[in-house]
Amino acid sequence: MNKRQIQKKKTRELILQMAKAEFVKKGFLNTTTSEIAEKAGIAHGTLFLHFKNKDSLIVEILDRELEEISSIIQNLISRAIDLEQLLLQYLDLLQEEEELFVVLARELPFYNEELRRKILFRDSIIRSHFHKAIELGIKEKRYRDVDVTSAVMFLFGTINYYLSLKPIFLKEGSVIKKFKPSIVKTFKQLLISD
Amino acid sequence: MNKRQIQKKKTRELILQMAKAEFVKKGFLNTTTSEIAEKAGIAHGTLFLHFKNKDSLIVEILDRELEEISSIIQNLISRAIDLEQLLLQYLDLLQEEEELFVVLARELPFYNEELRRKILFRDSIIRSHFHKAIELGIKEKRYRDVDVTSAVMFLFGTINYYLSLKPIFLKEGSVIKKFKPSIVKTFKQLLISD
DNA sequence: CCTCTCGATGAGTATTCAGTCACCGAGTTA
DNA sequence: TAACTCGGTGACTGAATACTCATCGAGAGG
Repeated sequence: MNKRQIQKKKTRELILQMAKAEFVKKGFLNTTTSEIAEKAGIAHGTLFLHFKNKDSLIVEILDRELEEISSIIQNLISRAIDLEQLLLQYLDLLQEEEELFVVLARELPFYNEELRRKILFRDSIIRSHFHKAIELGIKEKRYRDVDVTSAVMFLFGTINYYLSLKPIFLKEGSVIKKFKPSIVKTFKQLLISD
Repeated sequence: MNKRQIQKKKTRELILQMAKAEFVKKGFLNTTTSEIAEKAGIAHGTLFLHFKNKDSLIVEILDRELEEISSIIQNLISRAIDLEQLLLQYLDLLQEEEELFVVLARELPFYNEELRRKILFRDSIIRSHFHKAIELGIKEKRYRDVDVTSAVMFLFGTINYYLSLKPIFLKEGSVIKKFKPSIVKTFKQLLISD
């Protein structure tokens, strides 16, 4: 790679980096391309040399993030840990990238078809792992005979709710951290007889 | 009231009516003041003679709707029905005005402070009734010893999730109607030992 | 060293909207 | 019926914001 190519790649990475920072802070919908350019220290027009439009920039950022998160989840799964451990570690993961997930929880319904499908596809994979883990538990009589799909929806719906309304639940800090124990406890109560 | 006053009131009501129809169909954020004016068959500027700005129009519409819904809920509560009946009737209510609740579930995080507080205040009253009903059940040993706040969050979070992502769950019809049985069943399972 | 390439620039364009205001004319008042 | 009131009009303004393009100049290539 010659000087030009190096600089080009550098600029592109800088845009991605600054864009992610802004998106996480203010949401995708409320971040302007001018702001991103400003933060990256480049001209507004330059951004469009690297990305066809704002949407494709968002798609690329989310693709990277989701890919990374998915692989971490895959990792958790493959270690065949039990449901409680899986849930705890999943919540840890959400907590680490909480700002991003807050934005996703809020804005998902407003994204275009392509983006929504991508996000929900990753989501459905994660859900399916929980689904299987619960099914197994029922089969082995460790869990009560619940409606598995419905139970999974309760879990993901609740998490989504906490994320999307985060500012109501606390001024600062992590909602996931705060409610992790009660989420886990209540979900276990749904699955396990006392 | 003379002719002028009657006409004025008529226009105002027409705006409110058309605005609500558009808001319910396309959401508050995606409805323009021009569209509302057009649907109401008035000039764009006329809208601003009746409402200071778009926000105050939204606030008035939602105030009316929420007031009505609250009074219906109060009515349900006062009849001292059991939790299952309360939940079923609450879901019926959501189902009747489902389009509105879908919009609220999606857009709530984006409303201004005033509007969000109003909506969440009404919401918290409803939640508190469920809260009390569950507490009573626990005290009377009819229900398991669950974390009441957490249980209520599971319920409302799940409902909110179904509403906000409605198009994913079905092409047409009512999400609430479709998932009512599984929501009720799973929530009962959380509360009642088998 | 000369020419060409191409990444970067930023002023400019197009569009979308909320909100304004000078003016109009039907209805009210005296 | 003349003067006045006031609800309604719609072209206009201003702000926000995604995206374009003529131009520049550092670096590549011969």
